[in-house]
Amino acid sequence: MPRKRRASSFDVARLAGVSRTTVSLVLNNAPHAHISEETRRRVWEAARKLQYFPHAAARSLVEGRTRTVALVWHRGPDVNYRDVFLPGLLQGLASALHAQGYSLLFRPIEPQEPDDVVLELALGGYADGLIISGPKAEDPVLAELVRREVPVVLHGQVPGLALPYVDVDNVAGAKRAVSHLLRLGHRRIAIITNARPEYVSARQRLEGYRLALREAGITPLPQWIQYGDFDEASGRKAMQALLEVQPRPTAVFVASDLVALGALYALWEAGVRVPQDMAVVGFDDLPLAAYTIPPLTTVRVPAWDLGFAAGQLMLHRLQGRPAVSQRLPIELVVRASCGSGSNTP
Amino acid sequence: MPRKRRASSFDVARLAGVSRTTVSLVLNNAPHAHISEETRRRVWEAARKLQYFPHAAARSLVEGRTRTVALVWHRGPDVNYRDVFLPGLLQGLASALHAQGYSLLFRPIEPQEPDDVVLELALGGYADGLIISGPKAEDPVLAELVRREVPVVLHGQVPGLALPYVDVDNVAGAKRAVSHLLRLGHRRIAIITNARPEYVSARQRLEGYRLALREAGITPLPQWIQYGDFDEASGRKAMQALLEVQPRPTAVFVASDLVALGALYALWEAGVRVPQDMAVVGFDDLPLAAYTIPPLTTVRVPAWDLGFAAGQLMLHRLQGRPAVSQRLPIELVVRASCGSGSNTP
DNA sequence: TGATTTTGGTAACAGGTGTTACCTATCCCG
DNA sequence: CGGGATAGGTAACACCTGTTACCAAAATCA
Repeated sequence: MPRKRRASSFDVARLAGVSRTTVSLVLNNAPHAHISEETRRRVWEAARKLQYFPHAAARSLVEGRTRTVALVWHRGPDVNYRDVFLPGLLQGLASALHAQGYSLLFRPIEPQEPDDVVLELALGGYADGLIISGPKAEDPVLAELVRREVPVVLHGQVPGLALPYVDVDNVAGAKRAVSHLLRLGHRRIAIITNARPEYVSARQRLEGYRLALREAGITPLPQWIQYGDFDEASGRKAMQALLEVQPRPTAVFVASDLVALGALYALWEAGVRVPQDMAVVGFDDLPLAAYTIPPLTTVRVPAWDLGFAAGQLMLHRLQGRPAVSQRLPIELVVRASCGSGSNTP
Repeated sequence: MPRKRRASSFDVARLAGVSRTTVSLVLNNAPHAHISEETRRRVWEAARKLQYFPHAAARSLVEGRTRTVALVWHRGPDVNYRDVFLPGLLQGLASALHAQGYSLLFRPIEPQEPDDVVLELALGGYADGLIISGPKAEDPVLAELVRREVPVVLHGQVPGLALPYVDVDNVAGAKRAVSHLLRLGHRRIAIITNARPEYVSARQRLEGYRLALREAGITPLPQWIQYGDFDEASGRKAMQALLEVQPRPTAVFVASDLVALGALYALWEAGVRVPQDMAVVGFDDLPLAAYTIPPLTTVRVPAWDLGFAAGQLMLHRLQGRPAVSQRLPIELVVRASCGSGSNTP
């Protein structure tokens, strides 16, 4: 006959023949408790037999914390783009949290949802801290969270906000990609950004592009700079525009793999060979990048590591240790689309 | 000066000049409570002013439920494959849950983690119910969960288990894809499965393939049947094998878009034109399918809808309503790789 | 021996909420 | 005017845990 009710610490105490206090002391390894080995053994045995797990709500009520961290996932115009990173980010985050016994609450926020819902996560005792992905500078909720001293870690930077964040080093990544093209001998190098210039990451990647060219003594023509908008369609359109530029650039740095996919498609449509007639480098290293035609040279964004770093940052913050923002290093993955590197995945 | 402590219902009561009980009755819209309009107004006003949210732990302690559902995400050999669906699934699930005031806990399980961790989610009061993705038939945890009467909904079927599940109609989807190729005049149609035959979904999609051919009076040659293994590399290899078959098939149904990506790559390497020399149809409709070269005709798997359905199933189960398994319908998305349909995304 | 420490353990409280049983006016109706 | 119903509201309990303060007995020390 199945036991339907869960076991409480009282049940464990009774089975072990001790008080409930003793059960708690033993199971939590209380440091200053004097309990005989024999008693400890009996308590553990009873807990195991009853499959006892402390009730999360009761524990969090008495401890004043939930041992839970929420990932606040803003849905915006860049939905499909950011969704690609969600699995890696989530699992890295969960990995960091679980290592310390914390749980992970996932909270997507639709654009029309009221501000309260984010506040409720913290003030309603659903989570001890909030990891906020896709934050916006003008968001009044962020200010309110700061005012209420809610522990917050941002995924993605917000200029002018003193909140700790994790992000990839966009400038260095873009510079690395463009430097690679320069080293291969290209001089007319265009860029298609990942997003419109309102976005911090787009500006940073553009800056990396400029930096690399400046070091090589090259001043980019205005027509070389095209703006993507997260998706493949925007990349296709931007590339079509670039193909009209005279003299035609010999290489393009596309600051997003999804946008690059559209760009590759436009080149295929136009019968322009990659990399012979046009070299292409992407950004993100999505799994699909290894199997585009031709395989895409790209800058790796370590989604899992970002999640893990965000989790660690939050744990530090919750434990009163110093929490310093992290800008993770990048790495160039060389494949065939740039003209160096192997032609097979 | 920032208020650091959160407001409790007691604070609201004091500000509104009523008792704590009245606050609770008003805020929860208790059906049989006689409270004057004026008092209600004062309570709501006070709650708003104090930004009061009921403490989740206290509430769940007294109500005996958490209003939380956990998604148990098993990491297995098909990691990359299933990860692609995670964002859609999660957001559909969250959408269904939030509509009823439920929260979503995300719990990835690494292969080496002990069985307890899943049990703890339910018995430790972390969640009222478990949505289990990537379940295995022989998993002893599933049996234990059933024994303890823990509400469970499976994402993906497990033969021989009487648990409610949500899944896509694999047989019908595969049949639809192959029928489309038949209608275009193909007779020598091969298949590359999404996974090895141990996997239920692989067997079901293969069955759909056979069904469609049988209806057309065609008996597939054994060499037409190749097994993929979730990733692009397996698709490339399988396609290379198919290219050796004489007479060469004129069309392939690849039961996974990722595997199809590898297959397209192999065709490109071999200089075989798609769709002129070989028609290709995929399965999943990943976002990238619209931008492969050429764009991939494929069977759409509605990840968001699956998540939403799983959420609703769970809510029904938790509310004592009948919870019946769902096999969601599929839809063929016609693009260029099959030879009918437009050549542009 | 008497005083002090150590060992092994427990009683009792706090934490915030939902709900039940109960209470007191006021109103309605015969 | 009496009695019952109703409106408006409250005191008190239960939910389960971690922790503090405390106690009794045994061991140690002066």
